[in-house]
Amino acid sequence: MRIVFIGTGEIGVPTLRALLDSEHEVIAVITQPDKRVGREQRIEPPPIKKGIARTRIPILQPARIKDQQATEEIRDFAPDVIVVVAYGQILPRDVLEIPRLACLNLHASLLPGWRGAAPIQATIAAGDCETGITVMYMDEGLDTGDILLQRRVEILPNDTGGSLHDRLAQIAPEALLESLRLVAAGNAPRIAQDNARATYAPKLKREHGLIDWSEPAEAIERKIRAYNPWPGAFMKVDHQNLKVFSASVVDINGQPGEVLRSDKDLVVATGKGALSLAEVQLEGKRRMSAAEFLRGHGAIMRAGG
RNA sequence: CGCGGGGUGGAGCAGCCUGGUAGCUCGUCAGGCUCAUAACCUGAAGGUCGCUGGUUCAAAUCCAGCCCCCGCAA
Repeated sequence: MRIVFIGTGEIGVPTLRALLDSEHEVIAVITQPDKRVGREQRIEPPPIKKGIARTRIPILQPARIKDQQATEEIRDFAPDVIVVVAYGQILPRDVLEIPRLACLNLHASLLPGWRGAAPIQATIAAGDCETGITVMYMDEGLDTGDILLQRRVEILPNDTGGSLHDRLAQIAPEALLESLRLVAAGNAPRIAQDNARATYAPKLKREHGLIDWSEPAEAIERKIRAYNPWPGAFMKVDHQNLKVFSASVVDINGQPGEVLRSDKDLVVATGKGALSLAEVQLEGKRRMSAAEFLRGHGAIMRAGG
């Protein structure tokens, strides 16, 4: 089939590669414009663009896909199917109606759970046992379209946002290729979402990573994993940010936020139980174990944050 | 030229402002104590103080340039 791929983020790269290797024809790729990235503010193409760097597939990077020009260019490709993965812009109705067969979206959750921009972090932070990839027929709502199929993955006790992201990215290609088979055969399921069971995972900002020590230790530990590597969980120490990459729950109690131990382990009290921090990173410093950190910074921990 | 922190024995840090014997915690090695130890005591090894140049009688420390690491903001 003739496919227009619309996507930006890393999570869509394996799926795009799988399409390139499949019997389908990727006739165009739409992605976000190159942006200034990182400390050096260098202009970098999005991951999806890098993924097709050695092909001759036409690529469009409209600032706003809602613009009439972008819509008409996509229409000119006359796709059978449009596939959208982590694009980052809302598609207008005019685009949704372009493909002959279907406009499909891959979403990294088991809808109707965790609609929105950060489903992977949300599902770990919530303590879910499983998540997955949902392939749905796009409509104008936010991840509200009818479901075509889902693929499930187990969430492991030590999963981070990063590890789960990678696992979901790996199963996405099969989910999409199977969906395309069903669409091509004309017998693809279409199941409406149960809106009453919908939950939302809003777009995360850096400040959401600030640890609230009044929460239970289990919840904070899950959040630390969920937010690793992005946006990162952190606490304030001596007016500086201390990122926390991993921690484990300890059965000690104290005033939330109080540093209970700072000799060999770094243990902080929470609203229920305590957390022993494992990997941390102070502003301007490298990432290191709590033991290493304490050798040089034990004093400021004892003085209190 | 977006803002800022940092590069000091193997690890993490102090010392820099107010130039002039290399310090702390830990690790390593040797010895001791102990039934024993990741605990404790004693001792030892190990450093071109990121690189280059400048100022000075003298630079980790002051000045200039460069390399590398990192936080914020995007």
